[in-house]
Amino acid sequence: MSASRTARERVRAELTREITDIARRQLATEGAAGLSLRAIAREMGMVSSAIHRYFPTKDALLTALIIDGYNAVGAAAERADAARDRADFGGRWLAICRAVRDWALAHPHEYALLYGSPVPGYAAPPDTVAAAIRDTVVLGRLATEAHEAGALDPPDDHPAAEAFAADADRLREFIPNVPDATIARAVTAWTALYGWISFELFGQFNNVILDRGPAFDQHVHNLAHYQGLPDPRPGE
Amino acid sequence: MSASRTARERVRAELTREITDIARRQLATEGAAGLSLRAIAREMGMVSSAIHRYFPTKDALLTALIIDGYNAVGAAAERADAARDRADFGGRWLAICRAVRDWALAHPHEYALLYGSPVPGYAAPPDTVAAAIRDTVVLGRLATEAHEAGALDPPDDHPAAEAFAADADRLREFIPNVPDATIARAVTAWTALYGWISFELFGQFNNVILDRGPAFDQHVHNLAHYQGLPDPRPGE
DNA sequence: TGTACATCAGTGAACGCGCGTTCACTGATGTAC
DNA sequence: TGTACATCAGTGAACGCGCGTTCACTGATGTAC
Repeated sequence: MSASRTARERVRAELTREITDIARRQLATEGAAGLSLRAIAREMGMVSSAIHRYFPTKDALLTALIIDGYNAVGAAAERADAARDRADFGGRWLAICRAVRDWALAHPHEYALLYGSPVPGYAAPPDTVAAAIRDTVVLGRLATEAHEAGALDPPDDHPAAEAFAADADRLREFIPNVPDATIARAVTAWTALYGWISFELFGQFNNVILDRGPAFDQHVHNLAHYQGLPDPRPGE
Repeated sequence: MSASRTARERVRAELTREITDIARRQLATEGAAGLSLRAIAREMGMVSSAIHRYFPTKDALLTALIIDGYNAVGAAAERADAARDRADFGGRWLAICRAVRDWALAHPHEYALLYGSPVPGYAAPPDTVAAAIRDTVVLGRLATEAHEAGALDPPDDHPAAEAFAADADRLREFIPNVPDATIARAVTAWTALYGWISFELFGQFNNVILDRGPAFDQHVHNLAHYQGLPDPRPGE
């Protein structure tokens, strides 16, 4: 019967979820290298080999965590973007950046898993890609919409180098309908956003930048101005 | 006798060096988590406990590697800077950025050790700090000198937020004699530089940005324009 | 509605591995007189 | 220059730990007729 069938499946889904939850908690205290299937089994009151019924291998569990993580940042970025007026391009940029940073601060080890040093010996399978680009898609769409609305007015209108044209074409998948220079600026802002967050989380700001929230806002405003985004509407 | 005394000491220094060399090579293949004192001893033909005569603990070895790493990037940045005409501020910026990236590409796992996810359970002792800031000092000095020479002409002259003032004061240790807005721009460029390199090394550019050298130059030029640095002199 | 069979979850033991660190020791190298 | 002593490097055995994965198994849950 399909009702009872889903009963078993529901338990399975629940336990699978419990495993990833515990794994995430382990990640938070031990880091990716300290992730241990045996420890998870122990915490669940299971024998260690039972985990393999749910994740055939440790890498499979890692992959699930990575996909979940990318989806979580992506969803946070999407929500932040959606909460702003479509035409408030500066406000959307600010909101997205803050959402990504807030998520990272709340889940530092998951962030490290996604954007930090690769886990040695682990190769991300191709099915992580769709999740991995969600946040980037949000940023790209913002740039395109701002450009199409004529709201992008960069103070520096240097054209992009010809050598960048091929990559610009590839990037146009995410940022359609804009000139190369706009793409170049977006990439610079994109790497700068994550560069900041990584520095903040990985300890490079220790004893140097202490008032992190305001400093981050300053950084994000800098990047907004650089891209030619308008100031956020009042009520930000 | 001091001559024979140095004989023993010379051997000791040599073996210490050999240990860190092997450790660096291990780092390159296994990553920081795979660093193993026993494996190092094995490769040296020593019994595993002998390593502890040179590094009392694994963390001590890690610390040595980290300090060496920071010094290596720092020295590369210093050399690149020194090779340019003092007044060629744009050229110096480009050269420093390229030197840091080149070093990172040549030593990806060491870069990850310095700028990637922190090694879980390891806390960097304070004696790493002096080495850690060498590259930053080079960048800060460039900004100050460019400003003092009147060569900084940023297209966007938005002032920095007041909330950034306290951190700007702290940062003035590295970038003296410049207004807050210049410091803010320098910090944005600084994080953007390393953000790019981390993205490139940690796999975020896979299938997206392929022609990395030109794209990086574009990024660095963007950041130069943003900061108001002049174009590099011909013969770059 | 009841029975025969198939699927699946979890067990427990085992394999084979590697790790950092301690400790008492031997023997060589360096030092002081 | 030679001897007595102190320092130091390296040995080998051991402690105690944790890990991922395989495998034959039991017993419960679900399915088909």
